[in-house]
Amino acid sequence: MPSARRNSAGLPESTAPASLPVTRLRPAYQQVADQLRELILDGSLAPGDRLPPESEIGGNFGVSRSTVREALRVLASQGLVRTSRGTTGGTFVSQVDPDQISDYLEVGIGLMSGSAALPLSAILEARELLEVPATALAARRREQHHLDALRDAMEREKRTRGRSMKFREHQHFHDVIMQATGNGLLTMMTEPVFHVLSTRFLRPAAQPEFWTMVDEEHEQIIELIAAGDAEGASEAMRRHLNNIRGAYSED
Amino acid sequence: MPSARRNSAGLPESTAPASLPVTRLRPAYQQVADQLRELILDGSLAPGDRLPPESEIGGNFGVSRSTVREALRVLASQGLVRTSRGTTGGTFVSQVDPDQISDYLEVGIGLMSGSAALPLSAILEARELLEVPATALAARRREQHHLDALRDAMEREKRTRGRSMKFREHQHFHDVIMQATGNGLLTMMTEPVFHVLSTRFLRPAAQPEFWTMVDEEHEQIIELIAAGDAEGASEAMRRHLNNIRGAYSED
DNA sequence: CGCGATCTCACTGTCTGACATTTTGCTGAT
DNA sequence: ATCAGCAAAATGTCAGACAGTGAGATCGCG
Repeated sequence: MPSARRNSAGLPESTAPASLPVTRLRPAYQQVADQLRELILDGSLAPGDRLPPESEIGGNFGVSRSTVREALRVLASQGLVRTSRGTTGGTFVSQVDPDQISDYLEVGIGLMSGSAALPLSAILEARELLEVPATALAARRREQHHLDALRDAMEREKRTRGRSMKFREHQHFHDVIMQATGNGLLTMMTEPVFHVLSTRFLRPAAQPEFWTMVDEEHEQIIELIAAGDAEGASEAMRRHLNNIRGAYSED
Repeated sequence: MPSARRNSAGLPESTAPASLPVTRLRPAYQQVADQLRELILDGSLAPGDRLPPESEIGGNFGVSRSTVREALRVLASQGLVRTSRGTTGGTFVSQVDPDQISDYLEVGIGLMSGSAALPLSAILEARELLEVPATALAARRREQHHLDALRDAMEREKRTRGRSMKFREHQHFHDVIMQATGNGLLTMMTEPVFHVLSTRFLRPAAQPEFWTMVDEEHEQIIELIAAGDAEGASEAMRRHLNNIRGAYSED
């Protein structure tokens, strides 16, 4: 018996009441990942901490290095650890990266979008619900560099008029407003929503005058934010979102 | 010929202008994961599709099975594929699971919470911003089973009065309201926010009369939702959130 | 003595080949 | 016909090897 493996560890075989998931045992790499994740979540391992070498982790858990590596890939792709090579390298507990969470959300929303579980209307609704009050916050809290960034975005937006890259600038405009709220959580959740909208649902064949209108409304919103007019800015944003609603379609 | 590996493929060594990320090359498992993800995201692989066996994938990319497996772990932990064993087993493209995205968000928010990047105030702000208008939606769209679930949650909430499990019921109450909005995206984003609030920031030593007040406000909100009074319900929710603000603290 | 070139070492990254385990479908005996 | 048991195909796991990287230690030359 190549004994003392995960099987024998902590499994009251005779008294086990057979848990619901019929799969008797989760794969070893899952269990290792779970335990390491637990250590990170409860603070036993703090960001920046270095984990033991893969071979040593394997020794501790009684599994091979390949298994440990698969577990580490799981944690790494969840943004919990990061690995590097060289003498000073190894596996380190990493700080959570808001952008990574945003990206993950964007992929998830993108894949669900269009299906019955997440129709376009729900996405548009969520966007308005988030972005209108966020604009009010932005008007109250914007710093000078946000205004600069907004006006800069505006400039580039006008220059790319009619070009197909337009949606990039449009996206950037809305991103900066979210950042101006100073609330990282709002930014993290909202950005993916309209990234999905503009990359998957934006109808390309809009008439030129449509984008002219968009530009004008954007300028108006910027001025209201610059003036610190929270009510006016959020109302203008509400109107703007209503006006461009028709530019998005399921196909 | 174990040659013709990723190194020789597509790397104009002499003319290479050294791309910005100083790391010359991403690890092979990353590249494999990226390419497979691309196939899933652009629809070449639809949910339910079965990928070739690991060894075959390895053959296609010119990497070993271990490398493929590490790539698959990455994709699996992002919810893009799922594997099963046995002769009918294999790797399958899976549908995105909103709950999985919620869990991921919760972990991420939980880890960032408290730090300067995400102070408690930002979380409370985001919560109010989301939940107040969501309550209005819930009042307009709630189905009978939502009302049943709310009243049921209410019952259990009263029964657990004073017990430490209280926060579970409290959580459930807010979850059901989100579900009653009928907007899966809102639910997906909002639930993690107050799960983090109640598991990490809820001050345990609140006086009994505090929870009595909470119960009364919950009942009031339920009745307004049942009556379809969107304005009243969202206003009541706003007051409620303001009242319980003090129950959350950084420590 | 100063300082760049090189060596060393401790890691992660990758490959190979083997065996274990889990399902399912098939086959053959009753 | 029914059911036990075997074969097959896939993932899960292991062990050992070697390649590649990066930073500090060491050496060599001016």
